[in-house]
Amino acid sequence: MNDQNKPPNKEPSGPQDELKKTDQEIARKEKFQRLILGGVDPFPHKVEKTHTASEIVAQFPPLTKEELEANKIQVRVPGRIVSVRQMGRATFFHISDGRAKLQVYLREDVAGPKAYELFSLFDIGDWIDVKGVLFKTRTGELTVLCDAFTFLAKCFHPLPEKWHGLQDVELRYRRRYLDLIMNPEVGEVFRVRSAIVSFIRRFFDQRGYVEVETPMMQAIPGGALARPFSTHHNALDIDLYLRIAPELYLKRLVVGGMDKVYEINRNFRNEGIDSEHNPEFTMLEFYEAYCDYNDMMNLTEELLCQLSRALFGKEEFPYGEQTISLSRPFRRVKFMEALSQYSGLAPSRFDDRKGIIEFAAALAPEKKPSTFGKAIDIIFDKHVKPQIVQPTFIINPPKEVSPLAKAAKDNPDEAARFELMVAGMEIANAFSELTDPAEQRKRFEEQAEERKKGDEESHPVDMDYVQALEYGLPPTGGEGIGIDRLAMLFANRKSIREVILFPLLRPKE
RNA sequence: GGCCCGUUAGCUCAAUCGGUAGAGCAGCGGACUCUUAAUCCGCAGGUUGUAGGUUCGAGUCCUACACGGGUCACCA
Repeated sequence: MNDQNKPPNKEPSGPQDELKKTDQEIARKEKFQRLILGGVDPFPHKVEKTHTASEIVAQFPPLTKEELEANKIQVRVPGRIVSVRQMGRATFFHISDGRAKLQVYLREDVAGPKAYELFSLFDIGDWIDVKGVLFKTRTGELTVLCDAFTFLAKCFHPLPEKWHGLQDVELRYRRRYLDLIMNPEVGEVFRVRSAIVSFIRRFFDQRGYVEVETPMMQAIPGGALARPFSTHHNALDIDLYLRIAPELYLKRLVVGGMDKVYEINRNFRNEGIDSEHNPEFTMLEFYEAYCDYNDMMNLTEELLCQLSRALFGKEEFPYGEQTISLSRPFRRVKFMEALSQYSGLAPSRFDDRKGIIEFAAALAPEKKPSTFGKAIDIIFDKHVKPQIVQPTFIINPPKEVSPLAKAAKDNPDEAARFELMVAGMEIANAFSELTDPAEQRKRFEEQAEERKKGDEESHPVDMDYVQALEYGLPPTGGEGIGIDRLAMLFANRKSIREVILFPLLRPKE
């Protein structure tokens, strides 16, 4: 920020909204002012630390009491004060760096009466930089015997209760920083998420894939069937859409000869919000030339199996009440077989298209299924999806709901496509990419017909993409994997909001 | 968007049939130099989400609204 953009000078040193302050907030502000009067720098620039709390907790506990006494290990460690136990002229407190807690022992006769008095101006929640020697208490807890400390930052609000933490889910999402301070397992979830993403990058990088970034703002929002967010570019005076998928751009790159590409980035879909859907979500998409969807299945198994090993050291892990096993090979079952198996409808009944539409209409009358494709989607969602716990490739769904996929080799009505279901969630979706420009154009036109009939989620016509195909897309396998759902799976969370740091909420007040 | 549930002190939760809104933690004052949910004594802290209504009297019953959660619809 340059100086001209700065807001007019306000008092920088305190919480906003003076009127609403509680007695505790007033007390904290007063202590802060007394610290400043005592010559303390209220906003220091830098900490010359020797360790973080996590590093100390990871490194030194194996040393015995005697070894610690002999070695006199000097440390200087910053952290947030998370608990205080004061006993006259001595005080124990814990500091935290967000991951690990470290105990500090402050004695008046060690730190000096002046410093000891100064510490009474610190509150739970304040940041402090502690200097001292490591030792072990009578109960064996590794502790810093503090001889000096520095003020780092004031916490002007009282923290939530130490024993129960912060429970209110709304507050947890709106003030995720409080959630992270109070609930250490939350930080762990996002470390798992980060580990997943970096593992995926390594996995594809090692296989010669190139990570690319394609437009988030698109004139034609293609690559999936969903309603987009729209926006406007002023200088060009054009309407644009936030992308619902990167697919068509990634395949343009394969046309250009980038034969292995992947992208991990945000997609935006203007749809409902629930425990599996956030309007912005993160998608991995990857495309490999000369491959078909069978190769993608093998690659997916390898990725997930290795990912499980990297995270847990094994191929099994808990999800809710279940134990998920990612051992290869995953079950593969044809869409129509899964449909009749789980719905209890005999395979022959699916020859009666009208009858199936009526069956689906009875299952979900609000949806008013008009086509066979929509009808079997309903039956799939109601009967099949919730029952699949262990990883299962649902292969060769009907072609009509797959406008960007090749037809299956042995059946022109089926798509060369699979969806990977785990724990009732759709984790991945892949197909042998449609490479025939004339066929692609025809499929777009069919979708355009659907749109005219009022289907807002039909695929828009993208003639520029057809033109790209006319330059020749080699046989290509492509896949999308929902990163948020993967994170839910591996972090054992039932809501997508638990794996998105700042899920979309309605603004308050 | 429909339906169900929730919203009480900074936080976590109580409050019986509609009858003076309580506790623990956190805070403030005091005691205490190995505590760890420290302990002990005392004190303070509330427009019960918002706006109406019923009633002698509403945290409690009714209506509307706000926000959140669940579920259904839509979707990945």
